[in-house]
Amino acid sequence: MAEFDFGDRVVQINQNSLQSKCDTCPIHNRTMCAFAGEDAARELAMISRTRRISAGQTIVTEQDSLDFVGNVVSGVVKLSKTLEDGRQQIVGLLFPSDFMGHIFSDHTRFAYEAASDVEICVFDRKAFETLVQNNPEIQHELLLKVLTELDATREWMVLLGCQNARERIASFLLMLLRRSLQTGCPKEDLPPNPTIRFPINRKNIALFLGTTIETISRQIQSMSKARILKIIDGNTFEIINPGRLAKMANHEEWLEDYPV
Amino acid sequence: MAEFDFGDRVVQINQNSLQSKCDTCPIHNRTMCAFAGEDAARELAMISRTRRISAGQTIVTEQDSLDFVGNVVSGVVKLSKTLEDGRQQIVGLLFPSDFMGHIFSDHTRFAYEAASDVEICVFDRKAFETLVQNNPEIQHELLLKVLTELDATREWMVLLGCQNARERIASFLLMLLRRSLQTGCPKEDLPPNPTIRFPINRKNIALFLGTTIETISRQIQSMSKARILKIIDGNTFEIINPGRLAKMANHEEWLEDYPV
DNA sequence: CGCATATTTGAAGAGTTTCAAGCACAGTGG
DNA sequence: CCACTGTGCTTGAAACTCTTCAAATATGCG
Repeated sequence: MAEFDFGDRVVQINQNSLQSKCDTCPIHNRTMCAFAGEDAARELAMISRTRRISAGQTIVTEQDSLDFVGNVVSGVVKLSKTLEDGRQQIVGLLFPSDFMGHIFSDHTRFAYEAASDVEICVFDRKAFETLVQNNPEIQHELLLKVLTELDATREWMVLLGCQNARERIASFLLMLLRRSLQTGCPKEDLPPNPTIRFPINRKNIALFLGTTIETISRQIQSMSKARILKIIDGNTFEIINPGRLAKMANHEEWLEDYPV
Repeated sequence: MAEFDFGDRVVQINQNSLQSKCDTCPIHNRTMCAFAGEDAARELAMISRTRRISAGQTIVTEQDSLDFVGNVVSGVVKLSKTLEDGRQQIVGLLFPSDFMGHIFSDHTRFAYEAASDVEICVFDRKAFETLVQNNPEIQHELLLKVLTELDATREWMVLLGCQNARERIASFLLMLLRRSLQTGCPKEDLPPNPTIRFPINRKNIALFLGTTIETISRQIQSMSKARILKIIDGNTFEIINPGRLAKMANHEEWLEDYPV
């Protein structure tokens, strides 16, 4: 019998039903675990373990070697780079089901930090790399995932390169909206006035958007006055007019779901 | 006998020595062609052909389907996105030996355009995808390449997100320096006062750096006054002090080669 | 309740963009 | 050979957005 601490659940299982640990995993059907064949999935379950990190803790620093990879189960992990003089830029936010890690390389050039309380499911990197190289279909899924991420990063680059503060914040709100609806929500189920919660604090939002907490504050207040959103509390917002928000973001990709 | 128009060389070869077309390719040892096994390399040679595009011409527009992939042989290809109101951001510049294309997906979200006169070696996308899926080692190389590109894109994101105009231009100059030395130049061969040429016009540099041609002009003049570089002509610069330039860029990755 | 932390609000300042004009160079035609 | 025109780059001045610094307010927790 083995005991697994899986967040708020402690699961006791015996060796030949190792996969049951993953059956209770809230995101297992949205990660590579779902794409792996039965043998590979079993192997993944075998080498995986859960780690919990509290908000603000560094998981890996820049230049560190990253000896594990994994999936975010809950919370948000930030990927960032800090310049010598202290300026920092977040180059990626990893949400539940996102893959984290720097595979096939001994050092990462970015720091991984818990942007909120976080639960991650980790595998030993070397073991995972071997698994990948022995399973072309997993490698293929990984390639697709990285290609998607590359495109998303480029989209964000457009935001940083030529969009203003208002557009950046509108885009961030829409991104959160998307991610919160993402769990296979059919179009007709879209709530007319969805509610969004910031999963991370202002400072991190600012570092992600390449702006300051003051600018974010002012823009949010201004959107509230313009009746685009309603401030429920400092971190919760009701989007009164998702279509106008999308228009404001000026990014076609995010205009799709809601009419103006 | 078949005749291949390969830029300034026209190569005549017979079917069973198809690879010789690639032997004369100035970049073939820096692309995936070099990593492919003999059979795969022969197949690549078989399905490849050369295209020349003159500066300013669009190769593929956004939302277009991209039915080919390939390598840049000479010149610079720009990858960009344009917002409805005309603002544009370049999200990547592809130099000789860089891979171009949007594999395993029917539509690209970015436009490809020749930023200078360009020569590219293209393969049919579907054929290439089949080749990749049948050759795990090519798929692996491709994965590594995409991972490297993802990191490079994230580095550039730091630039756009939190660095000022001066740092951006210094970084761009250093990037050009790197690329021009990249052909396996050993450290002791570094010229003390290297010369750099802008391969693309000011407008495209501005679109890449998220700034304007005026700002670039002012910064270059100011660097010239500060004796960091010497303006040979509008597009050619002698870097008087590469170390100070690197310091100015404030990006550790680019500080390595030259002492301050 | 009081302290620490996080967010909002205000006013001044810096850096960049914008608009407008000037300059330099290449190609064309008289 | 020289004006003419077009294009691309530089320079100047004004305008604007965002940041910075400072203070006020709100929120959370022992």
